[in-house]
Amino acid sequence: MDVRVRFAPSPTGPLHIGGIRTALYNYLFARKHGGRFLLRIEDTDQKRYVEKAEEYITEALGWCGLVPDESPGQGGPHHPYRQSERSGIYARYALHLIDAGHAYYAFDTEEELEAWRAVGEAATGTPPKYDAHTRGKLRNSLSLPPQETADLLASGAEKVVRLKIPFAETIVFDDLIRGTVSFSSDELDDKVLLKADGLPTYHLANVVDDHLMQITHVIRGEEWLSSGPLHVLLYRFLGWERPAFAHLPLILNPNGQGKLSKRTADKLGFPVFPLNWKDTESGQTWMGFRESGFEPGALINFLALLGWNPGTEQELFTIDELVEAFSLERVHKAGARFDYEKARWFNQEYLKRLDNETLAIRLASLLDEQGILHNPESLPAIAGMLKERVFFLREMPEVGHFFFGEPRSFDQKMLAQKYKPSLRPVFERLIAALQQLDDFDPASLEAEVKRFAAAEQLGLGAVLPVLRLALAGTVQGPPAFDMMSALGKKASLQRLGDNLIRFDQMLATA
RNA sequence: GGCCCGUUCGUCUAGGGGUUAGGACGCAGGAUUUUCAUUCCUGUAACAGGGGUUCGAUUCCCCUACGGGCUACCA
Repeated sequence: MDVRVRFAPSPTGPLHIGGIRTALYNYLFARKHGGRFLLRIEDTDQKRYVEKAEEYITEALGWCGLVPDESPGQGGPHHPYRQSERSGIYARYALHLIDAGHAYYAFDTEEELEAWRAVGEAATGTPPKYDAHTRGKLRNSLSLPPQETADLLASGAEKVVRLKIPFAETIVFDDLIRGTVSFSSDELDDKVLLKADGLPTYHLANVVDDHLMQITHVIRGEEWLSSGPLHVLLYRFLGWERPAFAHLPLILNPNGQGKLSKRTADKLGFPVFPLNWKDTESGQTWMGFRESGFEPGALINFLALLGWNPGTEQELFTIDELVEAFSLERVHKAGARFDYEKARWFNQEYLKRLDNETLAIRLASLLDEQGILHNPESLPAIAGMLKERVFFLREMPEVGHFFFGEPRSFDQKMLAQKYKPSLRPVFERLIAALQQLDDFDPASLEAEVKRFAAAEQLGLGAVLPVLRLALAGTVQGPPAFDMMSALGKKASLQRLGDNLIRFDQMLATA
């Protein structure tokens, strides 16, 4: 049997990081077993439908490299892949269930049910369920005289189709991650299958489509575990073979309380969405991992390890390595808290592994975007110096600002400590000496500065800090010789000369 | 509240009847580096509690506590 899995989000808003991980595990599982990974849009709730959400889902999956084999966009053998475009097929199965005695029409309006629940809650403390105990007292094709039901149907009265949950039955099923789980049918209620608007609820649509699309493994979040028995019943009543179930642990807030939420994340200053999302109603923009500067590979790597591990000590994986190592058996049962520090660490590791030329190209476009002038030739070297000093590529223009212009400020304390105007002639002689240098590469620079320092009977510790201060405004940062080499002979000597003059002025006014 | 699922360092996790309970992030210290960063080394810190079963439980069972999920004509 060929493995077929699906990622089935609802277009009710931006995809959440937990959704990305669910998609990732589905993707890995499919690839691992040479199967197919499909995207199905579950847009059966027109009230919660959000215009741009599907587009967002597709773009986010694409950015993460989790491109489906079948989807609304590219089609496939089971098209359409949007449930709103499949609305015609669900009613048939609901009718089939009614004929078989597993479902029935219910005519109670939402208002009636609300009132009924309120009364029940007032009496017993908990709202009653629409189930074997109560359906006889409610308005449905099971409780009403057949003629009345027929009349109601003929008159076109509002109705829903509900599943007739069997009485006192234990429903047991195997979960690939959790093992055997069991529920009593008494805890279930007669779920609505077909809504008054004629569209199916999640449960019906999901089961029907998974069957029709020949899904072999349903890999989804733990929030669906409680729906497991309902789905088991549905498959049974429809006479279909059931796909295997695997319920993934949830991603929790860093502070422990609840499912990772955009509110908490926002408060703590990190994203939960793969891409930026602008809420058209509130006008608020939620930050995305992409815009925060994450490499998709780093995000994926981090997410893969949140709830799963390979059983080895390897932590850095390419997507192919993840495919190779992945197995549902090694997925954790307990929820995992989101750790932003570790996500950042993954990103830095990815940056460090990127070659300087690639980095330079991306840094160039970043600089262009910000209107910062740069010398393309020295960019690879600069990127190389900067990549181990930042968590995100986007931090490079800031962290290495002195490569792209004059230092913004000077460390006055270090300046007072390392420089005094009487030293000025010494550094003028150094500039003159460097002026004679033909090769302005780091090694030549180092040799020349060392030779100079020795000749002047100065320690390197007296020369280098001043050089750094004049070059970058700070004593920290990449090796001084590398900085000068990247800046080029003309620019660095010019800057050295100018800033020495400036130092004298600063110390005079201080 | 009811039902379901879970619980190893602060966090992500390995392990599994007898281990110095391993790794990673973070944090701290050290080495290297003219500095910062990187790299390397070292340290820090955990089996939720109580009962069983057992010669022996962190590991198996039960209970409790705690955490999470579900409890809609939402997914």
